[in-house]
Amino acid sequence: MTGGKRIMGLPSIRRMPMYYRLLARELEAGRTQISSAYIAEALGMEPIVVRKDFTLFGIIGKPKIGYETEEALQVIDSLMNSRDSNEAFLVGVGNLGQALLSYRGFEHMGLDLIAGFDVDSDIVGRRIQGREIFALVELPRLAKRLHVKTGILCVPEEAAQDCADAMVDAGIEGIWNFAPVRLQVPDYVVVQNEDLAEGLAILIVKLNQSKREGIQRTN
Amino acid sequence: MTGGKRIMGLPSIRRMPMYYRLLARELEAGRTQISSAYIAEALGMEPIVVRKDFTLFGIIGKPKIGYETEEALQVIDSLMNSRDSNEAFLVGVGNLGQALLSYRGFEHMGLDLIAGFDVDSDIVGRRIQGREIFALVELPRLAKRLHVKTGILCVPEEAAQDCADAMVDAGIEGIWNFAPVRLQVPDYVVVQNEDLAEGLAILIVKLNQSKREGIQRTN
DNA sequence: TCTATATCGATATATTAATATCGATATAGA
DNA sequence: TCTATATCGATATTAATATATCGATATAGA
Ligand SMILES: NC(=O)c1ccc[n+]([C@@H]2O[C@H](COP(=O)([O-])OP(=O)(O)OC[C@H]3O[C@@H](n4cnc5c(N)ncnc54)[C@H](O)[C@@H]3O)[C@@H](O)[C@H]2O)c1
Ligand SMILES: NC(=O)c1ccc[n+]([C@@H]2O[C@H](COP(=O)([O-])OP(=O)(O)OC[C@H]3O[C@@H](n4cnc5c(N)ncnc54)[C@H](O)[C@@H]3O)[C@@H](O)[C@H]2O)c1
Repeated sequence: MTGGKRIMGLPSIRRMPMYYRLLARELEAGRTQISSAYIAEALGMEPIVVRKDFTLFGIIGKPKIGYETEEALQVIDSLMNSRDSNEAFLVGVGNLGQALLSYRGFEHMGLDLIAGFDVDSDIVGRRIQGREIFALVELPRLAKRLHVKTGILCVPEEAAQDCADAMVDAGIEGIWNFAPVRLQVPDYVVVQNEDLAEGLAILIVKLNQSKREGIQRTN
Repeated sequence: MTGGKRIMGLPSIRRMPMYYRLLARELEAGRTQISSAYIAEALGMEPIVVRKDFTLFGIIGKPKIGYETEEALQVIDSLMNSRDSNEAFLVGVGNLGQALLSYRGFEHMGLDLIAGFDVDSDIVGRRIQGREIFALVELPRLAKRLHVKTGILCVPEEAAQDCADAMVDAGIEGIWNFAPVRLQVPDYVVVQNEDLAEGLAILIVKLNQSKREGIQRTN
């Protein structure tokens, strides 16, 4: 029983995409080795945090040298892409849903959006970035046929719980939820709530503080 | 010098929008008093966290009763709306920018989007939800005339730093940045980076873990 | 009026995350 | 070959956050 399970905390996991993008860019630019100090400088953080995270991720470096860029990249990649399939559906192709469907930045983060679903007949049948939009009633059939287990939920608040139920019935086991609603789902389903207003609140409160005191804190 | 400055931690600030929405809904539904236990249940959290946050926010409750819903709502509202003006500009009216411009959910969170800016002549001149899209070159003039000090940045990675520079030159002091780039700005400017991939990474890692172990952790 | 109880809020503790310290080591350069 | 040094990574410390404990109190109901 060697090496008791390293457990990554949520803050470390949150930093993975940032590391990934930097490492990819630096490798592209020909930097084959990279130190924690360099990474920290580029990302506006402390070197010790980088080293601790990398240790947790299982990336090992060499004294005097740093980390192998490609190896580090591959380790992080493998942490995000170790499922059978990254294919996912998006439910609710409105303003936000269209933006997410169009976006290519999640492809290397373990999420490959392959289709959209909606109830609006004006939208159903259209394509966005090559991804077809289906009627919501098609969801169970297609989810089962394509073995899709992950979904993004982008419908209005009122429809969110019903849609989540439909997704779970269709076999979805992971939901990235953009509606400001706490979904009720079975225990085996993982829900990640994305509340954009959280970040906004931080900005606003900091602005209020700096207006009042002429001070900002970092991050 | 009574009451040494209560300092709110970032986690408490992040929870403000969630409290706000619940309180508004419950007040609407006629619930004039509300307990920490009720709030916690509705939001899937612990009552003690609610009480601690509310104490920090300056919301005081009564034993046996709980909190006055309206008073609590007003306190949180005042924390988010205490600036001279909530008016803000959005720079980069592409897929994501259009979604944010269309969205009404930030109006009570201290952000009132009044116009968009872009360099694409196909977009400039159009209106989204009544908000006009101007050419980016108009930004300095309009920001100064309307005393707008807050901006959302939604341009591609490559353009982000240049746009941020332009915003700062125009007098913007708070930037909500959706581009996955660490912006260089003067000390007095507050930047809040929004990296959607962070939440995605958490979902993906949890899915990987639950696939492998049949276990999920909460949140 | 008096008593029982739900709930807050102050204080204490535990957990988690960030930061500091420092020895070990792989390389570069003498 | 040997030495100096940059860097990692293990351990220790500190700070931030979450959770527990429990007395105080305002109300409901006897
Ligand atoms: N737009 C934003 O910037 C933004 C920001 C933060 C949060 N959100 C949240 O994201 C969600 C979507 O926002 P939006 O602005 O894209 O709304 P929207 O109204 O533009 O789009 C919603 C889409 O969902 C579809 N829909 C409605 N009921 C459905 C159902 N039962 N099944 C399938 N599809 C259904 C509609 O046809 C529409 O296409 C909302 O919950 C909103 O609160 C949006
Ligand atoms: N779309 C998403 O779902 C999503 C998700 C996460 C992050 N992001 C980030 O948000 C940003 C915008 O993404 P998008 O999908 O909306 O891109 P997009 O290409 O659809 O839109 C970008 C817009 O910015 C405009 N623009 C380009 N250069 C400009 C400049 N110098 N000044 C003003 N406007 C300029 C373009 O004309 C375009 O309208 C990107 O940095 C992206 O990484 C997007």
